[in-house]
Amino acid sequence: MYDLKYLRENLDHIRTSLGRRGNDVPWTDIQKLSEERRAVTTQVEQFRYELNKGSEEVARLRRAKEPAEEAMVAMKQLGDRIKDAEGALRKVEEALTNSALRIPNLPHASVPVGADASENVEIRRLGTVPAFSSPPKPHWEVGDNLGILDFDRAAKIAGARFSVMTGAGARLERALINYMLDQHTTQHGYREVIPPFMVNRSSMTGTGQLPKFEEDLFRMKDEDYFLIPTAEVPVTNLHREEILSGDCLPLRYTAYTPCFRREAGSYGKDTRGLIRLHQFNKVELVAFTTPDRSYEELERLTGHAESILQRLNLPYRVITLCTGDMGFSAAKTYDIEVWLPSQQQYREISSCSNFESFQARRASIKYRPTGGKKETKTDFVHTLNGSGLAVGRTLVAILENFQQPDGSVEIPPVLRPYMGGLERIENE
RNA sequence: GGAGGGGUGACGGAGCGGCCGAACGUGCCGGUCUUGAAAACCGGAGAUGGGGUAACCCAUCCGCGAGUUCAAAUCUCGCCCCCUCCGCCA
Repeated sequence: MYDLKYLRENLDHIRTSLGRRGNDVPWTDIQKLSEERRAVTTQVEQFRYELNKGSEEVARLRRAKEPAEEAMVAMKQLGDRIKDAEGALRKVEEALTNSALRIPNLPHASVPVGADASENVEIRRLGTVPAFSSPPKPHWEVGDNLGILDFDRAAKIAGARFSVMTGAGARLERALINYMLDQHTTQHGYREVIPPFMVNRSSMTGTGQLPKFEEDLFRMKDEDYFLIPTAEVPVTNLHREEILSGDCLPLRYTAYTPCFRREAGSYGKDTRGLIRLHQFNKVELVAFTTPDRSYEELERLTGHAESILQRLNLPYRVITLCTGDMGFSAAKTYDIEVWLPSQQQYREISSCSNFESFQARRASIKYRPTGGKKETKTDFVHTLNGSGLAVGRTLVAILENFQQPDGSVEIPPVLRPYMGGLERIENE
């Protein structure tokens, strides 16, 4: 979200730049409320000024043992007017903030303009798509045949869009988590975090899930807690309402967490298998940088996510999301898509975004530049994050790409140390 | 869950209802001194919002929110968080 002042002064510019992205923003209300806020603020401050002066006068009179009743009565009346004006100001600010929080981020100039996913732009394609002599099976069949995935029992104990992994399947999931975390912490310079898997309303607002997307979240019944839809939320909010020292930037964190999503609008999509679940595991990468280095950081971070796929020998491509397909909070997003042989298409396995100062403004995450003498003024950091990677979907890609004619699945060499040396998963 | 204690600036820690954005110490920045550094001494420094081309002016901020009062860091109430003890518990 924008500073209310910046918003007032640049409303037309913001509106024009957002184009279609700003369609459901109540622009007229915002304009009216912005002006109103300024007027009422000035009024309140004028009153307070008079009150302060009057109170000082009362103090002076009393010290001088002079009668102060008249001044006190006048100040009493002024106090009532202030109360009214402040009440009006609070209402205006509340309404304005609520609307302003629903304005999406401005896309970066390098983002291709487009209406929907069909206008995303592929920028590179790596790895070799495997050839199969007979049609490759979908991962749920591969997993079922091996006895490592059990969707029937998942449905029994929880419901649709849940999974149960057992035996070598569970171990493979765990191996992936550990492998990813180890890579990011020892090779890419991230600090590992285990955050809460539930967060409060302020955190959800800080990263942009609220107020607009409450229906996508699982919420506790008796407490105002939400299950995290991604580790981005707790990890970015680590530094909410903080002023970071410029020389500690960039800060890079990685976190494994389960993720919980309602998937409210996706009935009928990806109903089988592990692709779209209410609960899935993900290893996340989060970075805080200075504004001048955030796009450099986006490339870096995307590269870190890609490196996992490269080491697993999984074929993938990277696309730039066009303006119409980007999320609410992002300024620029790269999606990494892995090849799924059973679907004969690339599917998202990671989404890496630069949010610029969008989240930092909402969550008030600033830094104080260091180096120059006078550069003590604070500025908002830029925040970034990306999946590194979605664990369940990585497991899907392994089951599908490395399935063998005999029904077994070959384990990528880098994971074998994490699997007790196991080279392939066979029916037990 | 029960009983008690506490939340003040980067940190530690004061603060009779008025002259308190807040003593003092540490840390930080600049300067003097020094070949350099340390020490010592001098000086400076917060955030948010409103106005102004600017210098600058104004308002707000002592966990959060209400209230009492001409006036609240200071009094009252509610909430949140932290600590100690008891209970329960992985």
